[in-house]
Amino acid sequence: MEKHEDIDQLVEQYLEAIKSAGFRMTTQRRVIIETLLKNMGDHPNAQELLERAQKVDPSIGIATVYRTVELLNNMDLLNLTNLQEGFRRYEIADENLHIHFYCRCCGSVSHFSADREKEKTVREWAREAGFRLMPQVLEIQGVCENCQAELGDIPEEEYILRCAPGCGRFGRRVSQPPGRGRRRWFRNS
Amino acid sequence: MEKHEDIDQLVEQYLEAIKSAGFRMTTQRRVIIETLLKNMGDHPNAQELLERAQKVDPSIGIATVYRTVELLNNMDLLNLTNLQEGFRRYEIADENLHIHFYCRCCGSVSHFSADREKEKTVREWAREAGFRLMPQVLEIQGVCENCQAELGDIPEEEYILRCAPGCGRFGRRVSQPPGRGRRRWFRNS
DNA sequence: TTAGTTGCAAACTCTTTGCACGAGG
DNA sequence: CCTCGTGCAAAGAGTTTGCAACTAA
Repeated sequence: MEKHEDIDQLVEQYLEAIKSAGFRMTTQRRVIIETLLKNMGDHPNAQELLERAQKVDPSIGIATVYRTVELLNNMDLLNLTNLQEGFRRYEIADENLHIHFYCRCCGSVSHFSADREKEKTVREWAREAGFRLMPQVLEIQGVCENCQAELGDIPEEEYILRCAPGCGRFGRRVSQPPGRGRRRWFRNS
Repeated sequence: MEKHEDIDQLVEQYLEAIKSAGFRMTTQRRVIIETLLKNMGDHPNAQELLERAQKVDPSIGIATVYRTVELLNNMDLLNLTNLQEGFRRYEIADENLHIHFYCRCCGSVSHFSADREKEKTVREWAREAGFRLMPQVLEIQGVCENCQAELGDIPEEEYILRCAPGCGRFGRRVSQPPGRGRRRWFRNS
């Protein structure tokens, strides 16, 4: 989280970009951008963004959040994230490439900006395919250190793949693993 | 696309996995898995999966498609893809890591299985963060060769970022770029 | 026999949109 | 002023779920 003056200044920069693209600088856009900047790293979704923005300006509606988020995305000033939760998360795009590690067990997201080397590598892969990279977030899924420790020494072929609560809604409701005692999904060997 | 005998054999393997996990081998699951296997590379969504499966067994309902897809995902036999289209696409997981290149301009997806080297690289990144990778699809977004050619020589700072039709529904409906003649979004410099 | 599965339709959740009003330039 | 932008409420789209009937084991 940055200092307030810095954020205020950044907000104005984003608004300036919006203005110079021919759009209007409105109070709502200012508040939403400010909220986005103050919550970098939190990856809020539309609902959270709304609630936080409403603390500054209670009149803001959800439609405006979606419209602002879309505007920013169109101008490529925003990264969208999708963790298969059934909704999107948003983050101001401040660099060209982000890499997130998403734990399928506990749902935690550790994210750090891609260092030059990683970015270069991915760019090279893209080039091989004739692609030109756009600023974005790369989601890499796995099991985090904590969860690995908690799971203990399990053979690769039976590594636990079940999404535990916290991963979002997908993967937790249909068939439960059969049998009374079992509580986890295992990979077939 | 593989030969029929091979697919039939694969279907049985998947069903066997399901059975050995304690679930039942049903006609519907057989048909859906077969459809998934026959459409590898197409990344069908739930609706498309339903339509194609219904050609074999018209009684199949959309709920069963979703439930089967969730079962397979829970067993980590399926990769989910999210291209910000408003729905998910599915693909049988046959390898540990896939890398897709998604063109933000035309919406095309070129995907090739990660070769050993790429997989190793990503795994190393994960290891640095204490992560253990799970089978998955990595979506890398950019602009494909064709679209780049079409766009011509545009400076990096003004590179076109607008999602053209075909990218899905996000990013195409709210504010249009202002002014009568302009049809594209440009990045602020 | 019996617990897991299915199809249907209703319910849900997130996102988008039509419209009349309001506000930036 | 004249558009563009906003809030509201309704509409849409994809996904999930309750339930009675069905079926694999």
